[in-house]
Parts: sequence; C-alpha cells; structure tokens
Amino acid sequence: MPSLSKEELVEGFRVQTIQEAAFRVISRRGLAGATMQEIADEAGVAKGTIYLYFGSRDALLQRSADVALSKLLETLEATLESARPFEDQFRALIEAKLTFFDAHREFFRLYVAVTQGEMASPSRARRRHQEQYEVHLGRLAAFFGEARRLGALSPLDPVRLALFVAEGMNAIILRRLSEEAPPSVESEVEWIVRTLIEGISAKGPVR
Amino acid sequence: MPSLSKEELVEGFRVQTIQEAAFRVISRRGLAGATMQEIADEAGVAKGTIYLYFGSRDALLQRSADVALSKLLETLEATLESARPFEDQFRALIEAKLTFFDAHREFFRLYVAVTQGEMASPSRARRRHQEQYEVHLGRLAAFFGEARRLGALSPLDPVRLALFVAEGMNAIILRRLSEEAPPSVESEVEWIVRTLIEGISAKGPVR
Amino acid sequence: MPSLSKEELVEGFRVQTIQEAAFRVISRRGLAGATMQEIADEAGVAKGTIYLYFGSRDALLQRSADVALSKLLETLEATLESARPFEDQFRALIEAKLTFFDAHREFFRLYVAVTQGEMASPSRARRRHQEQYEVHLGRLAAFFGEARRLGALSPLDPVRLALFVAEGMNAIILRRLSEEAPPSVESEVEWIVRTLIEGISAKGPVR
Amino acid sequence: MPSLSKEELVEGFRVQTIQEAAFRVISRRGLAGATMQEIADEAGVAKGTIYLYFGSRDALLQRSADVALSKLLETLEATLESARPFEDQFRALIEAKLTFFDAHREFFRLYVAVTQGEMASPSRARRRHQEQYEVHLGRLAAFFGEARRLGALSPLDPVRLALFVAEGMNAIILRRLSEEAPPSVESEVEWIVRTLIEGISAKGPVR
DNA sequence: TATGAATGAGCATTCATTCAT
DNA sequence: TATGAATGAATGCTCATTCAT
Repeated sequence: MPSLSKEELVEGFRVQTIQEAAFRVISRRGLAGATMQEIADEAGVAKGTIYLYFGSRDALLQRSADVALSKLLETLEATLESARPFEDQFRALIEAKLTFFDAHREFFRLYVAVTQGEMASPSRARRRHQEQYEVHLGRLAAFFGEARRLGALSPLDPVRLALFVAEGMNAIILRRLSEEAPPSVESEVEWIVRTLIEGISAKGPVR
Repeated sequence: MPSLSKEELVEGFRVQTIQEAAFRVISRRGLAGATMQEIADEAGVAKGTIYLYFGSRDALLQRSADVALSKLLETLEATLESARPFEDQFRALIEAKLTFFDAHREFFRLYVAVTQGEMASPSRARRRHQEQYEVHLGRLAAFFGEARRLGALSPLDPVRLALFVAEGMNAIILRRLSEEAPPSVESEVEWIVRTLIEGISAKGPVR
Repeated sequence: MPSLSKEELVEGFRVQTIQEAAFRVISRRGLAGATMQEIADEAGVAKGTIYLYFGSRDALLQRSADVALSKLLETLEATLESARPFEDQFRALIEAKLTFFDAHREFFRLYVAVTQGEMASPSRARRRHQEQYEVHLGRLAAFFGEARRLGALSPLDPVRLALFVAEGMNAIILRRLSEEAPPSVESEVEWIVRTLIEGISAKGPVR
Repeated sequence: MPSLSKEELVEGFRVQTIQEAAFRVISRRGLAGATMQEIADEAGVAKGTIYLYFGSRDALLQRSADVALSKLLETLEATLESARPFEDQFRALIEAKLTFFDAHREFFRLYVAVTQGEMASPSRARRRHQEQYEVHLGRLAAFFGEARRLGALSPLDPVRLALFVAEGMNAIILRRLSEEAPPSVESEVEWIVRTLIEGISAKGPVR
C-alpha cells in the first residue's frame, strides 16, 4: 500500500529536477541573474512547466532556499547526534559544513543570499527563511549554549558567537570555492578549531 | 583663493547627493533591485540628471562602491596609524568597523555586495573593487602578519584569518542593524576581542 | 511529404507578417521614424513578439531591406533571362522596375534608404546591403557593358550610366507614388526608353 | 544710414553660424542623427542659444534646408541668365550643379532629404519645401519646356524629364563624394550631356 | 542675450507570467 | 500534464526643450 500515488511521485520528481536546476543556475548567475528561461533549459523542461509546480519565480527561489537550508541543516544535525566531548563535536560541525559546500557548491550562493536577507519576498516567505536560518543558527547557538552550561565554554552570548562563526566560515568557504587547489578540509578545519578554541594569541612553548 | 570654481562645487554636490541617494536605495532594495528611477526620486532629481554625472547605472554603482569602500578603508587606516600594542590595535580596528557601520548603515549592503563578488560589471571595474577589497583585507592580514612576526600571534595564515574575522564581524553588524536596541559598541567589541585573542574555551576560575 | 513542419510554417508566417508591417511603417514614417511599437501595432502583435523573430530593431530593418532588395532583384533578374535585342531587353527592365514599385510601394523608401547609404548598422550588415545594391547596379551595369561590347551602346562607363538611370527612375517612381492618377506604365516606359536611347534632342521632322 | 541695426546684424550672423554648423553635422550624421548638442558644439554656442534663433529642432532643419536649396537655386539661376544656345546652356547647368556639390558637399544630404520627402514636419513647413524643390525642378523643367518650344527638344513632359535628370545627377554626385579621386567635372559633364542629348545608342562612325 | 544644468517623454529591450494547443 | 509562443510592464538610456542665472 504505497503512501504516494504515481502522480505524486512524478510530481516530486519534477519538483526536485527543477529545484536542482535552479541551484545550478543561481550558483552560476547569482540570485538576480537567474532567469526562468535558463532554469527551464537547465532542467530540460518548458518554461510553463515550472509554473505547474511553483506559483512564481519567487516561490521557486524561496522553496529552493528552503531545500538548500534543510539539506545543510540535516547534515549538521547528523553530526550533533552522537554524544562527544565538546571539542570533537565542534570539530565535527566545522568539518561537516566545509565538506557540505565542497560537495554542494551549487547551494552556496543561495545559502548566503538567505543569510544576508537578500531574498526579495513580501514579508511572509521571507520570515519563513529567517526562521529557518535562525533554526540553523539556533542549532549552533544551542550547541554553544550547552557547552557553556557544561563549563566547556567561556560565558558568551551563544547566538552572537554562532553568527560570528557561521559567517566567518562562509568567507573561508567562498574563498575555497574560488581557489584552484584549496587546502585540504582537514587542515582548514584544524586551524579554525584551534583558533576558536584557544584564540589567536601566541602560546608560549612551555605554557 | 579657492581651488574649486563654483561649478565644480555644485557638480561635487550633485554627485554626492546622487551617490547618497544610491546608498540609501541600495541599502533598501539591494544592488539588483536599485532602479535609476528610484535613485532619482530619492535624490530629488530627474532620471536624466543622473546621466549628467554618471555614464551609466553600472558606473554609478561602481563609483558608489568605491566611495563606500574608501570611506571604510580610510577609517580603518586611521586607527592603524598610531603604534600600539597588538591587542590595543586590534581592539581599535574592531571598534572602528562596528562604529563605522553603526553610523553608515547605508553602506553596508553595498560593502557586502563587493565582498561577495556580486558586482556585475565587465571585468575592469570589477577587478578594481576586488583589488580595493583585497587592500582592505590585506590591511587586516598585514596587521595579523606583523603581529605574528612580533610573536604576538600564533602561526596562522594571516589572509584566512583576516577573511574569517572580517566576515564574522559582518554577521554581527548585520544583526546589530536589525536590532531595535543593539548592545553597546563597547561590549560588542569586548567579547569579540576576548574571544579571538583567548579563544572560546573556558578558562579556569582562578585564571 | 512536406519539407516544413507546422511550426516552421507558423514561424515563417509570423516573420513575414512582421516584415510586412515593417515595410508599411517604414514607408509611412521613414527608416528613422519607424518605432518597434508602431511596427508591432501594425503587425497586430505585442512589442515583445517581434524579438522572438528578430534579434533587434536593427536586425529587423536589415532583414527587411534584404527582402525588399531581393524581391526587386529577383524580378529584374527574371526579365534578363530571355535573350532579346538590346532595346527590348532595356524596355523590359525599365518596365519591370516601374511595375514592381507600383505594386510594392511599401518597399520604396526602404530601397531608397539602402541606395543612399542611410542604413545605420555597424559595418557587417551594412556592407551586405551595399553589396546587394551593388549587385543590383552591377546587373544593370553588366547589361550596359554587354550592350556596349556588342556595339549597341556608345562607349560609356556602364557603372555611372547604371547609377544615373537607376536613380533617375527612382525620381519618377517617387513622383508616381504621390500622384493621384499617374500615367500608365506603358507610356512612362516609352518616354524613358526613347529618351535614353535616342537622346533628348529634337529629331528632324522626316525621320 | 544702415538698413539693419547692429542687433539685426548680430542676429543674422548667429543664424548663419548655426545653420552652417547644422549643414556640417547633417552631412556627417544624416538628418536623423543630427542632435542639437552636436550642432551647438559645432557652432560654438550653447544648446539653449539655438532656441533663441530657431523655434525648434525641426524649424532649424527646415530653415537649413531652405538655405541649402536657395543657394543651389541661386547658382543655377545665374547660369540661366545669359542667353546661349540650348546645348551650351544645358551643359552649363549640369556643370553648375556638379561644381556646387563638389564645393558644398555639406549641403548634399540635406538636399537629398528634401527631394526624398524625408523631412518630418507637420504639413506646413513640409509643403514649403516641396514648393521650393518644385521651384528648383521647375527651373529645370521650364528650361526644357522653353527648349522644346524652340524646337531644340523632342516632345517630352518637361517636369518628368527634369526629375529624371536631377535625380540621376544626384546619384553621380553621391558616388563622386565617396570616391577618392573622382573624374574631373569636365569629363563628367561631358558624358552626361552627350548621353542626354544624343542618347545611349551607338552612333555609326560617319554618323 | 547667452548659458548649460535639469527635465521627462519616448525608445529599444528584457523577462516573468499566461494560455491556447 | 506539458509546451513555448505571446504578452506587456518595467528598465536603462537619449535627447529635444525649458528656464534660472
């Protein structure tokens, strides 16, 4: 007894195909430069077909943003499931995000657009994202909050710290995406973790 | 004995008026959403008037970006002039940037657009900005590099650190701009500096 | 077994409809005065539709000029095919051109625009026309050249003679187009041929 | 006792300066391509100044056309004053027109625009030109008519002949203007006169 | 009288959206 | 359901015309 009819499966497939096309086009042209025609071409469907599955260009972009955020969130969530010491957990998070965008560079511009509040949208859907992004940030913040409660972290505002870390990493990711041969994820993760945990001040050899 | 004729003064005034209007509109609508009509309305001039002072929409946006970046750079530069211990210098930089955008929120979206490589433009002017932004980053990186040479900083890639810090701060600034009553600049500066210098790990109660 | 699909037929039809509209508007307003809006209105389509079939205003005008010239050329070519004595051939040419523009007055201004080098266009397509017009003139010149070789024509520069005759006729055609009841083509042809063959000087009463 | 006040002299001078500039610009850019700015620059006055002497762009172009036509007419008129045998008179006319445009190529495009009815103009001024051009043609037609009355010319419609000859010559003039080293006026005149007088058919060596 | 900065109507072109097939 | 031709509102830009100085 299938929970989805054949029509629903086809619909789901189309929706996904179009969204993936949207990711690639946005990644190539930017949010403003992504036209319905190019997305349709990329998806191998007609322009009109997109409107069968998405009410408008804005809706398509919004829902694409949803998906991109969800995927990232899902990945991060997975790394948070296993209980580990703070530093391991932290390292795992940093690594997960870097790895995610190394593998899905097509999500990056869209993701940044959301974090920067670029999404046009008349209030409603926009708020949806901010919320979703807040969830994303919230996870990180909650993680920091928890760590603080456990005494592993100095007494900082977890939300602000999460913002700082998340965006700081975006800069690194953006740079990596434009580099011919970026450093390995491992080494990148390492300095970020070390820097954030111990700070940038020189540590004496002894101490 | 004035070095500028009356005409030059008026011209300068118009140029400035239009650019300021452009800052506000870009701040409101984003780079892509800023139309010449809205900029003209905001400046209180006719659409055609803008073309007396700027060759094209692109030229206006480019030069506006130049100005915004220059002003920021100028401010940061000023804080780097006086020789101070590393931490003081660093604190001064962080504070300068936060203060700058608290006072000039209209520059922020344009600034971010440049850092994100959103500026369209056919190569030449675009490179100009990337360069100008690199200069900006470079300053920060050079500052870190110098500190490292003097033994005040752990052995990190100064450019990546600069990227991380610059963008991390942008996230904080963006958040501040949307907050009704953001924390004082001082307290904001304090946690950023503390975190970056000493790291986020809890320090023993004795200390 | 049709060599054209239905789509191709419809496309051809649209292209033709739009071009015909362009002919009429150019005929009415001149080359410079023909706006895309008026052409669209005349064709009974929306402005945007024209851009589905022609890349730009310039492309539309260029291709319209091509068509107008080609049609004329085709007509003249046909009259040159059958081998006839010089005078008959000449008379046939003159008649063909007059008849052509009596039937297709909408081509005339466009045709003249090309002969006068009015077509704007950045080099490439322009040259195409000049060439096409030169072909047209060339035909006439070759015809005169051949006649001269056969001894039917006095020793004149055939190209200059062709220019003179072609443009002289344009003046007559333009006049005819503005006359309520122009003389019959036959009588018009007759005096032109007589004048050019025998000259304007009075011939003795006997002869 | 001057018949013109100083003001009137200055006014006349300005009017002339501007018109001459208009000739050059039209000659360079064509009728449609001639902007008020370029005319003003060419005349060395401000754009607004033109409006002190001409009510509108159209008025300037109209009056410039008037002048160009008048100058040509004047020249042709002068050659008609002395009583000479038909052929001499005819030769003199042809020569005068060729010489005129060799010396005043800046009038040519404007002149052609008038003959082709390109002048935009809402009926009134347009008619003015057609009239003036008709006067020009009329002179030639009257000349032919007179010749016919005197038996020097075969019985043709003088107006149509005038049209044919006038425009045929325009083609030659246009060609000359684009040639690096056009033939001498004398040789050009000679073949035109010979062709028109005697026709193009080959004459036996004896006659 | 002369200026030229300012204006805004008008134009070519793009692109999200619709709808007949 | 899918298509893509057609639409027309919206945009950047030009240029004739006006008017304060």
